[in-house]
Amino acid sequence: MNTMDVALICKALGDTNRLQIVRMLADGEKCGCKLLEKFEITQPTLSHHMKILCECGLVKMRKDGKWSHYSLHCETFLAFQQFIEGLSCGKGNGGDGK
Amino acid sequence: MNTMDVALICKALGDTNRLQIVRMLADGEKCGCKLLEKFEITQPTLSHHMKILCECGLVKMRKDGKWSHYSLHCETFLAFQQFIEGLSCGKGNGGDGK
DNA sequence: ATAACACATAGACAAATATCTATGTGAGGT
DNA sequence: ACCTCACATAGATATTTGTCTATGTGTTAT
Repeated sequence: MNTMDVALICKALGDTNRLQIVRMLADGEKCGCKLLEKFEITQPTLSHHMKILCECGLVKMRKDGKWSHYSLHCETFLAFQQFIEGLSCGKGNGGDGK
Repeated sequence: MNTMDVALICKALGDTNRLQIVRMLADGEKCGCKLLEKFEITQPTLSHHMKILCECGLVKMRKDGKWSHYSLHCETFLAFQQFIEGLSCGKGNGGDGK
């Protein structure tokens, strides 16, 4: 996962609504209409946010009749987590041969 | 660490230049002039990015004569990492007692 | 067929953002 | 005193972004 992918994901998570959506999806798959209930935004705005979350790879969609079910895309999400975890806090600059 | 704090940090990391700056700082403290060499941006632009990184708490600054030395602010950074790590990938919804 | 529901798309718009040039500030060196 | 260096601030500007209203699309129910 390269820097631009991570930046795209971070940008996606940089909106309070989208971050809360991700938190809700971390708790399990949800349909759009269920998500919409929790926010004070219109349906097109939610649709816009979901598109951004899907395009950066963080979220995937499953169509079921007239419903869209969203969930975290584990592969991308885990790679993102690993990237963040992999950043040390400047304390290790002495043992890595730099 | 609440949702808005995390969103602010993510927004800060949502810019390719800033993300690379953080990666460089994860490798150890650096002064502004050293950072500037690595990017194709002007000095005021770097100054602007550093301000954003400091304001969200991710980076701290140490003045030394005419130099500004930047490094990751471990406390905030670790809290952020824990927040991200704490998000499961929808697989644990059944075994974690929720 | 018609209506209702879930969602996407298009277009508009105000606010935020990344970048620049120009200039100010403060520390060191000559 | 003067200049240079490292950095900050101010102001301008083009682009991006979050949100809305209006409308289109596809599915389900009556």
